Parts: sequence; structure tokens; C-alpha cells
Amino acid sequence: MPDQRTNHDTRDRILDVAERLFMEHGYEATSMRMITGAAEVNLAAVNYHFGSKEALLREVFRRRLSWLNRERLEVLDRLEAQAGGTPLKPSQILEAFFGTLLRMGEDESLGGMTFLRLLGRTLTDPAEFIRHFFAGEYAEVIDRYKRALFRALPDVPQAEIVWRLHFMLGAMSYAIAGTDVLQVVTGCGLSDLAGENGAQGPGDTALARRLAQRLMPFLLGGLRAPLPQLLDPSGNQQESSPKTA
Amino acid sequence: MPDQRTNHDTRDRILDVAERLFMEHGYEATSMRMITGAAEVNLAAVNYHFGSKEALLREVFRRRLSWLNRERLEVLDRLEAQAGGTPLKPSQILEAFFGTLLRMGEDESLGGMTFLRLLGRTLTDPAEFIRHFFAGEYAEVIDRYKRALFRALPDVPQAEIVWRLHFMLGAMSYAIAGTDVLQVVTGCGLSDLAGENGAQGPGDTALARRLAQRLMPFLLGGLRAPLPQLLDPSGNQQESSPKTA
DNA sequence: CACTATTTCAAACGTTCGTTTTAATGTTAG
DNA sequence: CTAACATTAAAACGAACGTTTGAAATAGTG
Repeated sequence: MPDQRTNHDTRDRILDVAERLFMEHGYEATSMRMITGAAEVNLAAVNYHFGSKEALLREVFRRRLSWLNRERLEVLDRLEAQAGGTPLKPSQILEAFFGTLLRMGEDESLGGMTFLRLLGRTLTDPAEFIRHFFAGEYAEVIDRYKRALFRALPDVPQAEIVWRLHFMLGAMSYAIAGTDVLQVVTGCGLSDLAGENGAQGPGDTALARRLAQRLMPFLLGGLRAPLPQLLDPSGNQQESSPKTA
Repeated sequence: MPDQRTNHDTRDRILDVAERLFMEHGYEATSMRMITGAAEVNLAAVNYHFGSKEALLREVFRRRLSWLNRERLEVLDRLEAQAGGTPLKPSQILEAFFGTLLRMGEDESLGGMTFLRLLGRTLTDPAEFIRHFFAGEYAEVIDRYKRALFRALPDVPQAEIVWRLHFMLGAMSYAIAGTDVLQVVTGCGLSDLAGENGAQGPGDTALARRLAQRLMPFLLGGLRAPLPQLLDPSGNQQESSPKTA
């Protein structure tokens, strides 16, 4: 029985703190006492308001993904309505799907870069309940955008499109996770590449914008790359590197 | 006792089991008792042979990455020696860097897909000691390949190359992690896309090969995509390759 | 053989985990 | 007011955590 009149101050503070701590340390490495301590609420508050630690993580994502998925569907609906019956351009589809997400990084009320980083880091979490949750949350949106890409690229085998959608999701997920070894090796993170100071905070919104500027051409280039010549299973790939076998 | 064990037998069995369990459940969600139980060794064996749980994870990676990094450097050395003083082709560099890794997935003695999945899932782990470890392991290889790409693409701003190397790492990392929501949503994983049975096992080596066939054109297309028009002065449109057959 | 170093083993260490309990405190409507 | 409900509070729960201990077993060497 959801009661909208209840006091949401404790609830929201828990969600905000959990979002940040789950991002910084991961789900397993974040304890209830870390969360309730940072949120300055009682230890039992999480179980009272959400039921369990797993349900807390789900709610942390649900309040962001419900907006994201709705927005993604609405943008696609709008594009397809404008196009009449003609297929959309791949660049439009990518902009709708990835641009909508990256725009969340510029809006603190939508979670900002904190949520984006959390999302990127959690998408590769092997925990069963997490993957099951994401599968349910993403099912409709993925299906709609997949079919839009099928229509946009009628000459490309659908299996190939699925592969490349998979790769594009990976490039984006990893990019927003912000844990790249490159950043530690080169001593400069995305923030420095974006020309801003490295400190997290308000500068993150600029980071999200520049990330989108850089990511979109890359994804489009990958999506429209020449198809690999399909060989019989016994035949091996083209050899442009020295033999290693 | 079912069979006699030598000194290194315990060590190696712990490493093999830890590699699989860390992949399946993640570092934090894998307990020492799960590892020693599955390896059929005493609980204290891990601390005796490796010192700590963190040190065990480092050793799990070190025994694989030492081979991978050495191989990557040797392949690059060989390519640059063959090329004389001329710059390498981007496709050669990508094949050397990503192809070498993906070939590990075909060789069970190098860890196979189990290690590849573990690597992909761990690269986005926020734990401090993990990121510090990866930074040290990858420093030399990243630097060498980065500079090779700089020479191969002299007209592309170096910051742009770093961005795209970042995106390529992400696409590969996410792909080998094998946790994509697409797989759960569409009900078919990479194994099905590869035309093989979905069961993990020997079929995984075929998966690694087909993954490489699909991933390499995508990465090359992304790397050579038209540059985003920003405040960049020269050479913005270098090479467009939309040949969606 | 005796001696030493290495490895295995069962048991326990102290700590932290997520969760539950029970009571106290606000809050709201009749 | 008071009865009913919603929320917070302190304390404790049993279980599981990574690690350590000290003795027993094994292997290697002269």
C-alpha cells in the first residue's frame, strides 16, 4: 500500500546516499551501516522503508530508470511519428538512445554523473538478482530500439546489428563507469581529457556533455563499419598479424 | 584422500577455482570458504600460500596478465620491426592488442573464456586495490600501444585517439564480460549469436573466435570515424567508411 | 636414521554482516 | 483527549566473514 503522504525525507536521503556509496564501493562492499551512518538515519531505517539491502539497490535504480526508459520511449515515438512510415537514420536512433542517457549526467536532479557511474559499474555485476532486475527494466526499451535499428539498416543481417548494439552498449557502459585503466595509467581521467578540472562536482555536467560529443561519432562509426566477410567455420580470420600459434 | 597432491598442486587448484568463482560471483561475493571448499583444500591454505584474499586475486590475474602483456609487447615489437620506420596501420595495432587478448579465450591453458569474463567484469570494479593493481600491470603496454596509434594516425588529435582507445577498451571489456542485458532480454547470449550451443564449456573457444571476428570491424570503424567538429582546426574529415553492405 | 623446513589441518579468533525485535516517539483523525 | 498508525530508536540476533594459531603430517637432505 504505497502512501504518498508519508515522510519521504528519510527515504530520499537513504536513496541519495546509497546511490553515491554503491557507486564508490560497489554493492557488496557497501554495508548498511555505511549507508545509514552517512545518511544520519537509524540502522533499521533501510529495512523499514525498503525491506532489504537488495530491494534498496533496486529502488535506487528504479527511480532513475523509470524516467530514463519513459524518456527513451517517448523520444523514439516522437522521431517515428515525424518520419511517417520511413525508417529512421541510425544516427537519430543512437542519439535518442545514448544521448538521452548521457543527458542525465548533466542534470543533478536526474542523478548526474553519480548515477551514470553507478549504472556503468553495475551493468557488469554478476549478481543474479541484479541481472534479473536489469533484464526486466530494459526489456521493452531494448526491444523497441533493436527493431528500429533493424528497420534503419535493412541490408545488414539482424544478428550483426545485435552484435554491434552489444558493442555500443559496452563502449558506453565502460565510458560512464569511469574506472578505465587508461585514466590511471596516463594520470589523466576523462575530466582532464574534457579540458575541465579533475575534481568531481559541478564540472561533471560538462564532462557528460563532452563525453557525448566524443562517444556518438565513435558509436556511429562502429555501427556502420564494413561487415566482416563471413567465412566457413573451418576457415580462420584474416591474418594481418604475425602468426602466434 | 582420493589422490596425492604436490606442493604446487594446492596452489594451482586454488588459483583455478578462485578464477572461476571470482568470475561467477565477483570478488566481494566470493568467500574464502567457497574457494577452499570447491578446491578441496584447507581453509588456511589461501593465507598460507598467498597471504590474503586480496593477494590471491592479484595472483589470479598476474599469472594470466604476465603472459598477455609479454605477448602484446612482442607482437608489437615484431610488427614495428617488419615495418621498418614506417607507421603501422591502425588495423594492425588493433589486431595485435585485442586479437592477442581474444585468442586467450580460445586457449584453455591461458584461462579461456573464464579468465576473459573475469577480466571484463573486474575492470569496472571500483575497489581501490584492484584499480591500483591494474594500473601497474597495464602501464607499459598501454603506453606502447598508445604511442603506436599516435604514429599511425598523425592527423588525428592525440586527445581524440585516447578517447577512442578508451571506448574500444570499453566495448571489448563489456563484450567479454558476458553480462549484457541484451542477452537476457533477447533470451539469446553471445553463444547463440555465435551459432553455437549456449552451454559454457568447449564451445566457448568458438565463441571467442567469432567474437573477435565481430568486434574487430566494429572497433576499426569506431576508431576511424569522422571526427566531431569542434574547435578543431584541421583534418576533421579524414576517412569515412559507411559501407553498410 | 635424525633433523629441518614445508605444508596441511582443525579449531578458534575477533569483527562485521544483514536483519529482527521491542520500545519509544511523532503524527493524524475522530 | 485518545486511539490508531507511522516512524524512529537502541539493542541484540545468529550467521558469516578474513585471518591466526599451534600442533600434526609430510617432504627433503645429510
